[in-house]
Formats: sequence, C-alpha cells, structure tokens
Amino acid sequence: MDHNEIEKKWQKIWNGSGVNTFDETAGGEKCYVLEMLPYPSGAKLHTGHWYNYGLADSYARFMRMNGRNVFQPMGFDAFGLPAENYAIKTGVHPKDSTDANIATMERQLRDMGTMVDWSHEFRTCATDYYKWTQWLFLQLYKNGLAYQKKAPVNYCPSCQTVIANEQVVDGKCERCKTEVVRKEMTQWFFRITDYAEKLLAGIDALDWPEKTKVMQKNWIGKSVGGEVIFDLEKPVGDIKSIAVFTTRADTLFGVTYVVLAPEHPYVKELVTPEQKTAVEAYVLAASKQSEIERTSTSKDKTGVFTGRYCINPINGEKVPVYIADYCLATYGTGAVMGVAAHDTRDHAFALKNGMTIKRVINGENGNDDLPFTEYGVMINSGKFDGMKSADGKLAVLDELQKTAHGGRKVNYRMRDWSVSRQRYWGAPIPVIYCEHCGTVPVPEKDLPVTLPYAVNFTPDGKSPLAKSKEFTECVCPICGKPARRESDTLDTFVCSSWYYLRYPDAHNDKAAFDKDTVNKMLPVDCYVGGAEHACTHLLYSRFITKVLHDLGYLDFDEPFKRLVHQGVILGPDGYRMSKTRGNVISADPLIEKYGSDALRLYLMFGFDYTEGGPWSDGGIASCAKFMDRIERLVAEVKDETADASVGALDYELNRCIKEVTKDIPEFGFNTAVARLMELVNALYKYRNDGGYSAAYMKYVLQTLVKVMAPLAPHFCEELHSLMGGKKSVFTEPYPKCDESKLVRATTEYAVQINSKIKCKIVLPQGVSRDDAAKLALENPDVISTLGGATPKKVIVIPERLINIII
RNA sequence: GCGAGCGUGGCGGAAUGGCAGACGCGAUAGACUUAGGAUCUAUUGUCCUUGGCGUGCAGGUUCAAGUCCUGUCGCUCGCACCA
Repeated sequence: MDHNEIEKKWQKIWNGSGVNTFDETAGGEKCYVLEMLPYPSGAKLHTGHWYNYGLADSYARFMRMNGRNVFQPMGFDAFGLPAENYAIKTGVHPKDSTDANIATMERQLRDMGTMVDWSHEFRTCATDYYKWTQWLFLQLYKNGLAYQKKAPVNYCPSCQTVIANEQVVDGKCERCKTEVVRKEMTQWFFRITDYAEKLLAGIDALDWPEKTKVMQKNWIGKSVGGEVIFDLEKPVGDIKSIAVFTTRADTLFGVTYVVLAPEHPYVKELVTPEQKTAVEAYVLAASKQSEIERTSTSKDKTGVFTGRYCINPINGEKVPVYIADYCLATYGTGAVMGVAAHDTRDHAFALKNGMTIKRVINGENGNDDLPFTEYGVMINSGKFDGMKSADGKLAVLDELQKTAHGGRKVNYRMRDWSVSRQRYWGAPIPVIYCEHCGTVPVPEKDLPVTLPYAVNFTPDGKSPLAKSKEFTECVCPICGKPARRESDTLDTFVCSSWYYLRYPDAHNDKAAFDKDTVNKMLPVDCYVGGAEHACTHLLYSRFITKVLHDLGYLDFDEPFKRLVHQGVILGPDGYRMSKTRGNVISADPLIEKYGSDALRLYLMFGFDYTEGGPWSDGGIASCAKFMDRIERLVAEVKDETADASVGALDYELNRCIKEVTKDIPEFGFNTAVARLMELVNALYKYRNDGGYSAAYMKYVLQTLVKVMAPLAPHFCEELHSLMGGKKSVFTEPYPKCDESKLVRATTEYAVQINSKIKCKIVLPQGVSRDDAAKLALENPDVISTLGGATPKKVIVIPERLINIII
C-alpha cells in the first residue's frame, strides 16, 4: 500500500463529503474536543505537535464513532514576540512571516488527516479576532478589573519589553532566555487577584491532573494571617504608620525591628538626614540586582537603618525601622515585622546586624533551638502568656482590632496580571489619553483599533507604535480635541485567554461570541495541551471565564471541564528537542517514509501519553510492520463473504473491543495498540494452525478495522473500503463488546500454599468461593503438593487465585 | 529550603492489593530464499535450574505489596527569602 497516496485520496474524499464538518443539529450529545492552539513558528511541525494534535484527534474520532457529536476546531495563536524578533533580524514583516507560517502549518495539519472542522478557523492576529480581544479589555476596564499602575516589573533587555512574573523562568525571559532586570513602569494590569478566592475554590471540582491543580493552588498561594499597624514614633509628613502582614501574630511580642522593602514608597520620606546617604546607596544597589540575585537563599541578610522608630502596638515598645532586600515589595504590604527568635530569615538578619533576639514562644516538645519557627506556647507576652500559638495569633489580632492597629486578613501570593507590552506584534490596547478628559476607553463602536502595517519595529526601548504618528495621533472620543493613543499592545496570553469561546461562532461580526451558542457548546469537554501552561494560560482562561460569567455573558464559570496533559517527546538523545541541540525530529520525512498513520501509531504505542519520552526510529518501523501484517491478512480474505458464525476468535475479538474501548477515553493509547497487536497475533496463529475459515477471518478483520479506525484513520478507511465498505468507516457505529463471548467454560487458577505459587489448576468459570476452595483441595495436584499438611485457611480470589494456608 | 511527581529486564513500557515483566524494540535459533536489513516460527528477567532470587534501598501493614504506610537515596518538574 502506498501510504502517501491513500492518505491524499481519503483526505480529499473526507473534505469533499463534509464528513468532518460539525453539524450542530446532528444527533448525539455535544463533545467539544480542543487542543491548545498552535503558535505558527517558522519551523515545521515536529513530532511533539503530532503527539498533541494527532492523538487528541484519535480521541475525538473515537468519541464520534461512539455517538457523540464532536466539535474539534483549530486556529492560530498568531501574535507574539518570535515573529517580531524574526522581523528585527531579517526585515520580514511579522504579518508576512506569520501568514506564510500559517499557510505551511495549516497544510501540515491538514496532512495529518484530522477531523478538524476548518470552517471555524481563525487567527488571533486578524482584525476580526483582535477586535473582540479589545472588546474583552474594555469589559474588564468598565468593570474596574483593568487598571494602570506604576510598578516594579520584570523587564527583558533583549526583547525590550515587560514580561509577567509568570513568564520569568529561572530569572530569565521565557522566550529569549535573557536575564530579566527590574524596572519601574506604568503598566496595564488585570485584577486577577480579585478572583483569587474564586479561582482557588473552583479547582477541586475540576477533572484535571492533580499535579496541575496543586500547582495552581500553590501559585495563588493563599495565606491566612493578619495585618499589624506600627505607628511611627513621630509622624513624618503624611506618614503616620507602617502596616505589615504576618501569619504569626502570636510572635508580635518578640518584634525587635520592622523592615521595609527597598522599593517601599515610604522609604524616601522616612529616611532621616543622617541615614540618607546609606539608605540611598542601599536602594540603588538593590535596584541593580536581579530578582534572582536578591532572592538567593545563600545571600547575606543585609539591610540599613532608616533612622526612624515605630511603636509595637501590642506592648508599646519602640523598635527601629530598617530597609532590607529580603523584604519584597510585591508581597503583602511590602513591610515585615522582625521576629528574630521565631523566623529563619529574621534570625539571620538579626545575627548579622546585631539586633535583639527576644523569645516569646516555647516549644511543647522541648525543641528549644533558635530560631524556633514552629507553633508552641506563648511566653513573655503579657496577658497572652500560656496561650497556644494557634489561638494566640487570632487573639492578638482581635486585640489589635479594638484599637484599629490591625486585624485578621487573608493574603495571596499571586500578583495582578501585567498585560502591557511595549511591542508591535500584538493587539493594541484600546485606550486614548486626553489632556482634558484623562484616560478614555475607545468606544466599542470604534473597534477595532487597527494595528498599522508600516511601522519601525527596530528595538530602541520605545514601543514601535509610539513612533507611528498616524497611529498615536487621534481625537478624544469625549471632547473631540487632539489626543494620544495608547501605544502598548496586549500580552498574547490575553488573546488566548478567551479563544475557546470564539470557535463555535468563529465568524460572528456582531459580537465576540453568541451567548446561546456558547452556552450550548461550552465548557470544553476535553482540553489537551502541555503542562507548562499550568500557571499561565490555564489560569488566565479560568479568570476570564469567571469574569465573563459574573458579567452575565456566560452560564458556566469554568472553561475546561476535563484537562489532559500530553508528555514531552524528547530527542533520540533523551534531551528536549531544540534547534541548538540539533535533535529535532521533524514529522515530514517520517510521513514521507512511513505515512502519517504509522507516525500516529508509534506515538501512541511507544509512550505513556502523559509522560512522553525519547524518540526512537526503531519504534515507528515496528508500527509500520504491524500495519503491513494487517494489510496482508486483509489482502488474503477481502473478497470473501464475511461469516461471523465460526466464532473461533470471538473471545480474543471481544476482549480487544472491550479493552480498547476502555483505554482510548483514558488516553491509554499504548495499551490500546497492544490489545490490537494481540488480536492480530491471534489471527496469524489461527491462520497458521491450519483449517481456518477465511470468511470468518474477514469478519474479524472488518471488526478490527473499525476498532482501530480512530487510531489509524486513513489506513483503516482504505481497508474498510477494500473489504467492501460502501460508506466511510467513521460513519459506522463503533463495535460493541459482546460480554457473552467473554464467558469461558474454565478458568486457570494459580494455587498458592502459604502465599507461594505452587501449581496451577483448571476450574469451571463462575464457581463460588466455597466451591473453588473445595474443588482445589480435591485436586490431585494440590493434594500431592500439600503432602498431607492440613489446611488452616483457604483464600479464594474469584477467577484468579487460591491461597491455602497450612 | 518548600511543594508535586517518578524510580520495574539490554531498551520503550504493562500490571482494580491477587500468577511481575502484557505489547513492542533489540537479541538468539530455525524455516523460506540466489540473497535478506523482507516474511513466518520458536526462545528471550536472573542464578548455583526437582528449585531459589528478583520492581532504587531499609523497615512496616497484610494470607498476599511494584501497588498501601514510615524512613532513606536518586532523578525530574514547579515555586523560590511567600513574612
């Protein structure tokens, strides 16, 4: 069989017959199967893409054959830095390179032979898509969920852009691997922290990998504690007090100093003239350090005295105010109370800087080394003495509440989502700045704010759009006077945070999506993609869905009911595929040689789907061989009239149907293929043993081809047709296991004596435990193995094993 | 440091607490063949082979542990002074 030829043939037939077109009105419960949309990079599809799209497609095809009305769309996440970086390097405009890449990629995706319904395709960089991304921004803005603030942000010197915390990997830019530095800039943010509690609460009910759920929980990082307000000894200008967040208010009596982050807004004003030089030098040094350097655990706990004192609200003690870089401006209030005896970091700082160490918690188990960071019993704490930490920390906060010097508070580690990018190739932020009216959102009727084609995107620290007069110069929608347009673009994660809503109604020019359609088609029933998006795309999508739900656009508030992560296909050398390593396995040559179905089968068979693993050339050859074995059998019997009545392999056939039907929905492709191989082995044995019925073999093969069709679509379609199938195999119902064929007269039991396997005996199938025990003890083999010993106890596991204890 | 996950033949990997190693690769032998890197058949965890030992290591629970529990070592990923 010429695989390339039959694959082309069937793809053409499928496309022409509309067999892959989603029909809302078709019968069956809807099933929205979605793979994370691809980024159109210049490189060709590699085996990793296939692993994601090909195998998820097999799942989708299986669901369709099992009566579900499957919707499987595809589109392109087309904005982003790589295209712009490529443009800077080569001068090819991002739109041109992206269009070209999409053309290639779409061709390759079509060659895969998936049942994707291409009529719902979109690309996020097209105006008819990003118009609605801008609309989404406006909805968040109107509802107070998008705001601007000046904040220390991660800045990538190479990309010349701000990137989100979530996109910093090992202190380096996720995309270009350049060391990230910190910089103060005015940025747009989405108030995802407002949704921290909802995002956290929704996690448990999701059918997602446990690992991913835990990662999101940790990322949100809820901690229950309280706020403590330290009044300054004397107010400095408008500043009267310093608020700190703590989870250990029970240690408040042990506070010997207070620390501000070097970036804390109070620092400049608070510092006394005598300390000014030292503090300014320290702040400057801290700003030069990357977050990685600052947060290194091995680093000394340095700090500088501000010259000011504040008052511990619980006991009136006067304590010094320091600045130290171990205190982070982005967490809590940007200030901490120093409890040298009961916090590891504070202890190290106190030792280094000669602070007083005051013990206020005693261990309950005699563990008395300092720092003592566990819970215990309060001492040296006035009226709280003798209280347990857990009670004490609430009691102390409640006491502070009375004088408005604190109270219980929940804090989250997660920070707001920074969405501004000083880049060209993204959706423009639909905002206008007017001297008279201030910050004005672009009216919805004026959308889209179109990204101009002709701009200079050479990086020079300024947004490329800021350099385009035609773009920035505009009139204020309110007063009509000249105004300036926002020149930053949106993080591409904004584009991909809502795309799953667009697919069902992808060409709607009246709205981002039709409410009714979306409520019918969503949530996504099965979402397949990489685990690396746990705390980015997957979190953002949940956030946006919850926002749109709360604004009344959606009936549901979780976008992805079920989530499956595919593993990573590594290079043959066991390392992650990368251009620099030169170990990328491109799909095209493999398809050329073995065909797309063989590639799919090997990706299914060779790996645990969620684990992935190193590529092996031998593996794909073995799958091609397996297909040849089936093809040869089909060639022998294709002209027979199928006859099911012989029944010689009915057990093996139904076992195979049963197991494959169980495995595919669980993405257990490797075992599903193994069961098919077993059936083929059984067929060969049946044939080679002589006296076989070709008509019966044809019946078995016809069934096998249907069972296998989702896994090797072109191949099985061809065999189905060769054996006389008139319609597409994918319109056939999936074979059902006939349980009655799995009933056998006898079962072989393993017999253990004192839990060691001694012999095997054959008993009738379905006997009761008591009868099995009785029959076993009467069995001559068992009697001789027992050698006269008296059984004390007999344990029977039905249809499996008998353990005789003597 | 914290959190999560994973350690099974020469290799990829199977095993609702119930016969460890399914299925495949590789290897060995045979058949067919002018030929074989095709195909078919058989064998293939290991050893001192009437049997013993084997799922990183050490314990524990159980009639029974790759699976559950405790500890430990190693690897991978995530977070990284989280107050």
